[in-house]
Amino acid sequence: MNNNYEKIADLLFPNIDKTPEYYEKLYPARHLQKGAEVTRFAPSPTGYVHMGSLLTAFYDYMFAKQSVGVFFLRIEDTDLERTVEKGVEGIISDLAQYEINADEGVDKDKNSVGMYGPYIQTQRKEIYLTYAKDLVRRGLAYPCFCTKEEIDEIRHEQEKNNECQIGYYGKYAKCRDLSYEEIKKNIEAQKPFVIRLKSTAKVGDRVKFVDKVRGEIEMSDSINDVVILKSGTMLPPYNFAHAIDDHLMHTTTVIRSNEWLNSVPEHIQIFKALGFEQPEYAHVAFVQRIDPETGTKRKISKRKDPETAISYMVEAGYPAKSVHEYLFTLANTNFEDWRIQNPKADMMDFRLTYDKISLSGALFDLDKFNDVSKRVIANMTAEEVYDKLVSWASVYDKKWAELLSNDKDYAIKFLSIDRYIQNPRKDIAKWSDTKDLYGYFYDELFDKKYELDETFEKDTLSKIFADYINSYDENDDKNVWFDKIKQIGERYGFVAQVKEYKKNPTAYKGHCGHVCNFIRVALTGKRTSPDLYEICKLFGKEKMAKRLNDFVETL
RNA sequence: GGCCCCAUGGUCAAGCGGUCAAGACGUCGCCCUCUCAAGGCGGAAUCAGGAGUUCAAUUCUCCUUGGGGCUACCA
Repeated sequence: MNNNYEKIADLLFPNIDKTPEYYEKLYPARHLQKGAEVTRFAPSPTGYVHMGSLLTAFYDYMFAKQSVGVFFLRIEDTDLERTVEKGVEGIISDLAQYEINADEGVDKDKNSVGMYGPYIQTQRKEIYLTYAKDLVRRGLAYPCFCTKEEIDEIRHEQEKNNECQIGYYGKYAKCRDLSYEEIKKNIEAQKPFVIRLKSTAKVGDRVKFVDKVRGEIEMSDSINDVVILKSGTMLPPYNFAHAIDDHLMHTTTVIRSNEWLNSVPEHIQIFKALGFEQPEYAHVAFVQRIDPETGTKRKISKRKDPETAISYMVEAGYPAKSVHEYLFTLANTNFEDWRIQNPKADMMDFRLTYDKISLSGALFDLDKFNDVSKRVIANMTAEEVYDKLVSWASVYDKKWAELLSNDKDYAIKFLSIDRYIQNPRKDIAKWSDTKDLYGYFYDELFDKKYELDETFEKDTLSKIFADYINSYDENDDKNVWFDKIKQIGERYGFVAQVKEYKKNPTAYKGHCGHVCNFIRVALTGKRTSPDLYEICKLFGKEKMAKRLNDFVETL
């Protein structure tokens, strides 16, 4: 019998001459301090990275960083059909944008970096085959020649018979005990085959395991003889690759989304058959969103939700810091409280823990994300804003980048308005907002589309503006400047005190606020703006006069 | 169908047997104010339902319901 397994193994894998021992030696244990976690982000290059996968990557990164462990990136590309062009590049650049940098893995030229590589699964084929051969040799796995149609038939029959489990097992597992001769005949006939692992479980068996975020979980064991090598490519599906790779790469903690929870029993069996120690699992809830069609919550999907793509956020210009800050709020339920206690602290000082990971999936909340981002940007220095804005614009809005770069001092000046005060202005959520918000500082972008209202009268305005320009002195401090405006206003029926006006609105044409707004609209085109005094100062008398005139002309 | 996970306001959530059920985002009102933003103050808004256990359930157990996921030679 034993001898037969040996022969089957050689028949199936004639070219595999290495043994598991070889690889065990090649990838020795890591030397890390006690408690250090080895984590990995293991995406398949099947599309863009979205908020949900970014959160998982963020967990991996943070837990490794905070325990002084290792975080590596592995590309799971064993499904050739779903692999997309530039998939790997996309993943790497998205991660890099948000500064989730792996210690080992794949660099932007798709080279493996690190001692435990290669980190691209299709390049690890020989390793998988070696272990699969060993499993066959030990009688724990076997070739299955059933066709897709036969498998479908089995399922139909099981459904018809109301079997409690669907799958390849028991009397349905026709290829489980094929003799050497039968196998040989099939191989010679060049029948395609898969390799299946013999399940050790019987119907009704239960398994228990501990999940780092969910605690103890019990469920029925997997009785299915799972495929560990696919036909044709002889590449492993996720389950087998996961076991081999995470063992050889010495992963301590597998952090992955909740949809994997059901396959843990299957994974445990694979690890056991291979004689591997089980890593710890942490199954996190996926980020959800409202399906625009059905109005219900569901898992974010690569296919359906392009707007949650990381590349989309990069394009919109959300800074890495904002994304991190928001990711923290999703990652640990106590982060927001911590942030309120420590408003200025570096977010990396927050200690992420498994027990504060929410069990239920959060909805991606754009309102909240924008608020978080506005706060993050409001707390940056003008120089920081300038640098990040320009580097964003130089990719996504070249014209804007050029204007900003032409006169850095000028840009820094207007970005400083309302910034270095007790409660800095919170108006920018993403870099793509800035052109609308601050474009009027440039004649090139000032389109003279004014937000008017019924109080604008040409005669009065031209007088007010003339007086304003005549009396304007750039050396005036804010109080003097404002007093002058009040005086001018009073000359034309605008009371200096807003309260006075509110008490008796019909007695006046308006109040000093209206006068300010005339100037504001003329200068910026907008009814809302940052501190007008600062804007005036920055523009200077000449530029103001020009804009004021231009505006009067349009009335 | 089977199995699994989840369940407090619109959203994120604190709570871990006795609370007037925190807080944040959003929303509404007021104050401040040259506009807006910010800030301050305040309001509306939540324990899915039903059985137990208990002197006492948001909290523990069970059932129902709802949402989500898995049930592939996808990951």
